[in-house]
Amino acid sequence: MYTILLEHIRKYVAITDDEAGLICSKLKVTAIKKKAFLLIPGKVCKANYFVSKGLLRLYFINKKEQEQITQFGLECWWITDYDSLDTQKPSGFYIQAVEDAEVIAWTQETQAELTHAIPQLETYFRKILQRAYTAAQRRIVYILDYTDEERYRLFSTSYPGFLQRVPQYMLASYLGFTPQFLSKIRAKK
Amino acid sequence: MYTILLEHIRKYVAITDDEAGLICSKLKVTAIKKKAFLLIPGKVCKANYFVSKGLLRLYFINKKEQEQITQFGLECWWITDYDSLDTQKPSGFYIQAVEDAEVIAWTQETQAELTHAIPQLETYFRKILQRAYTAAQRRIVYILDYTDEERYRLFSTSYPGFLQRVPQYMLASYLGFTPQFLSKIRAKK
DNA sequence: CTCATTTCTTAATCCTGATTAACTTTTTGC
DNA sequence: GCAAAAAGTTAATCAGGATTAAGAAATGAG
Repeated sequence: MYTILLEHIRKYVAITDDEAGLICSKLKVTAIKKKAFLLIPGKVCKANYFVSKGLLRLYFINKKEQEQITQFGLECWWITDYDSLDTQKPSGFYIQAVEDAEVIAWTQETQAELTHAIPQLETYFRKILQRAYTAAQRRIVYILDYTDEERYRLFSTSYPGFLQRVPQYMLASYLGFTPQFLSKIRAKK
Repeated sequence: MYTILLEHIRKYVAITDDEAGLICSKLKVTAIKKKAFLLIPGKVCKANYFVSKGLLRLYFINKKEQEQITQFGLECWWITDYDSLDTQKPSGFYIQAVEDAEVIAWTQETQAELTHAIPQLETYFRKILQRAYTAAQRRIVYILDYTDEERYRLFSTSYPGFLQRVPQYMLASYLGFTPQFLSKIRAKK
């Protein structure tokens, strides 16, 4: 089902039904099973992935040999390693399904073909990126201004439903601390 | 002098000399003195600023009542509070000149007028934002994977020239620790 | 040139969250 | 349904940086 992507695009730019048809004709939906990978280190990232169903995570192995999650990809989020996608160099990241999921792969060829035919898509991606960049900046602000405990409490009140969908150790990793510490602050109250 | 902006645009997209002329006709260069502000909290951010000369900083006052720098803006970087610019809500940030500087203000009206006439500008900004987003992601990776001391050493070997241009307390703020700690690790070797 | 302000340094103490390790509970695969 | 693996808990010890406070050095304005 591409409807979810088309609806998302139409939240940002106006496209005709013909244009929508063209977009669909160039895309395919890929199902990925829980724990399957879309990208592993050493490989070049081949697409920007629109999550139409389920939940993915982007992570790398840090200096302490532990998984460090940098991003989750929920429904209607784009997830990719832009650095690898742009430079065509091998990635250092994993992209993995946390739940059974479906993604729409948007390759560089898709980008070239479709933005040529539908210039508004360039605007769509500019707006999406501006939103993503703003979110990344806000995340940096939170990291700099709040303690780990404060960030956990903020996160869990802001996204209570999300807590049910990920193991605690993944949330701890995303927030930048250890599962033990998360247990400790959960026990406190 | 707009040449520096035109050159920057031409690194990403092709524009004709006529288009370049149109761009220049809509813009003006603003000089700002060291310590002067382009934005203060409570005001709506009015433009995206291209730094054509000098050095700016983006910062906010954190919960401990201290200046927290989130970004520096060197020559050829764009600097703004995208959140405020996009939503037209009051900003929580300061944008201030660290050295005497010159900026080219790119307002929402400029954006509307010029991207209508020159669609490649949409591509230019998409690419700029993709680069900025990638840099923000990389910064998050560094924060999560390195200690404060490691990040200082990495930064000072990566950008030795930049160290001469900012007071140490500003670098400490940007890197997320105290000036005292910076003194301490500098003394170590 | 001089005084005032800004920036930088040093050191003692304190706090947040990491590490280690053992154990419990839950989930998964066959 | 059961064994094995994965996920979560608890507690003791440890480390990286913050805080506080005082003084030294550099910069700037008149």
